[in-house]
Parts: sequence; C-alpha cells; structure tokens
Amino acid sequence: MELSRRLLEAGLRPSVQRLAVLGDLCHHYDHPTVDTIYSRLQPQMPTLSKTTVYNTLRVLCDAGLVRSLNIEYANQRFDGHLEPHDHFICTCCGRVYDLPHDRTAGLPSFEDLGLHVDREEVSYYGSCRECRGKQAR
Amino acid sequence: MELSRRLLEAGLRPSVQRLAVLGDLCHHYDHPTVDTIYSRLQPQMPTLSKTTVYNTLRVLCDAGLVRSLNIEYANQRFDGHLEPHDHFICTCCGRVYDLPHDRTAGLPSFEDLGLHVDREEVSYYGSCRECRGKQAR
DNA sequence: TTTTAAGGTTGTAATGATTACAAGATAGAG
DNA sequence: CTCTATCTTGTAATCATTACAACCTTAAAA
Repeated sequence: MELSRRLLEAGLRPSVQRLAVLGDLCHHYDHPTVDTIYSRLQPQMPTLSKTTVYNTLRVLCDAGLVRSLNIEYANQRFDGHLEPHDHFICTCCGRVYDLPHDRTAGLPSFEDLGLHVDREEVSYYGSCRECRGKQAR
Repeated sequence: MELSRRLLEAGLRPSVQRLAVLGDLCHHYDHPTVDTIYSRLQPQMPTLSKTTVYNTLRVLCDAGLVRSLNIEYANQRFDGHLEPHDHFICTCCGRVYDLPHDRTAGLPSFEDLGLHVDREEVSYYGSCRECRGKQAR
C-alpha cells in the first residue's frame, strides 16, 4: 500500500499503529488534535494507547510525513497533507481551514542575518461564515 | 505616562501589575514566556503572583496591546511590539528573532470562502548562525 | 525453526503549563 | 467615608504532554 511505502522510505517500520495514525491524518482534513485521532482510532483498535499516538505523531513529524500546527489557544494539531498551504483558524469555533499558499516565490532568504530558513508557517486568524452568522443572530 | 494611556484607551485600569507586564514586553525584544516575565518582575514586586501575570497577559492580548506567539515545541510566548513583523524561530536553541514583514500587500482576502481575516501570523523555522556554528564544531 | 536484539507499544506515574475559584485588596463613584 | 466593581493573590484543580519501565513484535542470524 501507498502509506507503508511512505513509512519505509522514511526509514520507519510500517506498524499497524503508524499506518493507522498516518492514514487518519491523510484521510481527514480537520487538522485533528491528539485526542481526536485517538478517539477515532481507538474503536477499531481497542488496545491502542494514547501514548502511542503521541509517540507516533512525534516520529511522523520528525520524519517529515506530517506537520504539526501551532495555533493560538489550542493544543497541538496535526496535518497529514504536505503540499504547501496556509491555514485559517476561526477564533470563534476553533476550526482550521486550508488555504492556498499565495506566496509567489519560495522561501525568503535571511542568510544575511545568519538565519537559515527550513520552513515557513503562515496562519490567518479571523471568523468563519458560520460563526459570523451565529453572532448576528 | 505613555503606557497607562494605552491601557486606559483600551478600557483597562492601569494597575501597577498591568503597567509592569506591558512595560516588560515593550522594553524587551526576547518574546518572553510567562515564566520569564514573572521572573523579571518578581524581584521588584515581591507580592506579584504568577496567576496575575497569566491573567494580565490574557487581558492585554484580548485588548490587542500584546500578541501571543504560537511556536512549535515551545510554550506560549508574548510580543509587546505590534508593528507588523514576522518571526524566525531557531529550532535548535528556541530563540525567536524578529524579521521585517515582507508581504507587499496588506492582508489577503478570503471573503469568497466566507472567511474574514483579522490578522496574520508568519513564522519561519530554521537554525541561527550560533547554532550552526556549534553543530559544525 | 529457535534465538536474539532492536525497535515498537503499552500503561502508569510524573511533570509542567494553564485555569478555576474563592478570598482579600484596591480604586473610583457617589 | 462607604460601596461596589474591578484587580490581585494563592491554592487547588485540570489538562496536555513526557518519562519510564515492562512487554510485545519483527526480522534477521544462528
């Protein structure tokens, strides 16, 4: 399967748990928290440990198969979709939306400042249509 | 004083503690954590409570006098400098550097998606010169 | 095949940041 | 001066995350 190849190529043994966590992240676009991932997998894998989800996510992040999002007033969230894109966080409901990455060029260079950039994270904060609707009510 | 006016304009009573926290953030460029702020202020204000620092930071953030930074693998950090700028986080030492905000235009619009953007946060992750020096050693 | 060792997983216990809450202090309006 | 709303304080909870030690699994060697 596609997912196990990705794990193998990253030098990771494709265990059932890793496939499950990676699969969950690839099949959803909701930028789940650790808890959400655990709750979704646990019914199918009754022996799954939350610690394993934590461990696995760290391993996947370190391997670059997944990214971790750092969102104001929220605990860590994860994204299994690696194509460059930005995020919109609704400060009302906390939902995270994907946005096209609208930078024209690639990563900017700050080498003149001695800073070597590996990656960039762009987040927009605001309100989604649903929440504005509710407020208006 | 300048700082108390800013508090008053935001509708906040300019208490000693609020002035101290806001002042600390305005006079430093190190994007401190709650703990750092507390440790810096506590010697001058022996009765200061860490809870007050937490409360005050939340109030200042809500009032828009301060911003909170969401940094991977770090606890919450704060910035008292509101001119638009981006951040570079060294993934090795955790230091946070200010960078000019290099967007040409203002905030992009995602109204067509129903998303109303209030603000943007751009972070770059990589390594600073010092840390690369140490690694090379 | 068995053995073995590295790599994975599990669960509990610890840690550390953050929040809730209730009591005490303060400051401005009347 | 008194009252009330607002702030501050400290302790006790909460919640996410990590440490750790025991157990399981896998793959490759013997």
